[in-house]
Amino acid sequence: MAERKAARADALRNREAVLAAADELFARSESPRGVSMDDVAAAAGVGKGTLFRRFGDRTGLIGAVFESRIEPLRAAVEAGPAPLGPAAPPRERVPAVLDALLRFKLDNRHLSLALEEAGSGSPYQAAHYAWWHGILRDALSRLPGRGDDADFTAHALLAATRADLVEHLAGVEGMSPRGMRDRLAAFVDTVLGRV
Amino acid sequence: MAERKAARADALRNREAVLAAADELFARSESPRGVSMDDVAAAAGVGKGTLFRRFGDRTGLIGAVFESRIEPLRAAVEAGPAPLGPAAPPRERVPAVLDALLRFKLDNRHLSLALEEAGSGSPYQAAHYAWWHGILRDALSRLPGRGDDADFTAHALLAATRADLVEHLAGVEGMSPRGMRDRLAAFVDTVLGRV
DNA sequence: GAGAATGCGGACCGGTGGTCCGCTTGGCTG
DNA sequence: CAGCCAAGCGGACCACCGGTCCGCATTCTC
Repeated sequence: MAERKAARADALRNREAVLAAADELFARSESPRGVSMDDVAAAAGVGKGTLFRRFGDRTGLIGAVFESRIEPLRAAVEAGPAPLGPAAPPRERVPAVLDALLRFKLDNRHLSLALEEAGSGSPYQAAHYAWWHGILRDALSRLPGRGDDADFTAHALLAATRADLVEHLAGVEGMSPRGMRDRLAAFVDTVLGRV
Repeated sequence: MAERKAARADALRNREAVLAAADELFARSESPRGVSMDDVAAAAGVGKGTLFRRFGDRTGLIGAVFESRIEPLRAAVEAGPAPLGPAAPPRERVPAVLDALLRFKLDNRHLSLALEEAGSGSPYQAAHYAWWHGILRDALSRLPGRGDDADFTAHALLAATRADLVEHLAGVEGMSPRGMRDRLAAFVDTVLGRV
């Protein structure tokens, strides 16, 4: 859609300042809950009203920050080359997509955590989730012999990459990123059937 | 451990009243977040101070309610007969335990949801989780050819039964309890290797 | 029945997400 | 450059939450 009006310059500046400040605050903080909207507003040098008018509510802000981070990966999956893109054969694409998603969550642990507990506390309400699930479901349904289960299998595979699980494995259990990626890959192989 | 003193009669009565009130409030409410500690205190006909002295904090209260509900299942898994109990062969016990756990969450959707988002928002901090994970890990490690992956596999299987996923499938996707149990069983079979 | 200890309850507190409205600022117009 | 108007701003303000605290009522003991 075309924009209705030319946006004011300061509005744009503020938007960027808020995104940058929120990104950094979430990255630094131990828990997403330790970052309040007041904190973000203060760090961005902006009033609270501005923040809420721009992003609606806390969930909207987190969603916007997350979106700005994950956009490249999303584009690669949506229209990039194999193995992530749509041209890749499903048996290769599914593990590739899951590994890429896990890598992203490892690189953006706190932000991913924040996103998944935003919005009534359920990741399943984020538009984001439905998109990834759709990608996986479609790929899985193209695999031989698993028509009906594609939907649930996609959910189950995504559940194995949830941000709080990643956080738990990396934190409490001290698992390395490499180790986690290997475990996930092995698990996915088991589910898809080793070849 | 033996109790240090005889508990006062009114204290016991209040404890029961609070557990019953909380159980009902969580069951009724749409989201666990809609139930405040004031609500519970009011519904139980008890002061807020009582509530916090008894249970420490919100997480403690939810944990106590949950524990009182799940205790029978826990006992069955810990010391009951096959297929849930420890005597069952792992290949049968793992699916049986997961199905029982899923059934419990289906029967106690809101309470399970409340528990899993209590305590910093991560289910992995609940003592409860570590226990189930231990059961599954041990059973899996007794299966041939999957030594190292037992830990991660246990996490991944449990992730497929998470309360918010159950809630999403039952609510938004309109999946029936029977359907969900069948899907989970099929998924578990795939992971363990069909026989 | 008296005394001590145990438990009770609700006023109170700091902090949160979210709203509101008087004022500032930026951009168009002549 | 001056003037105008609306888009945008900011922070005081609000309702509510989890959690604390302490004067007071209840229960148990002898």
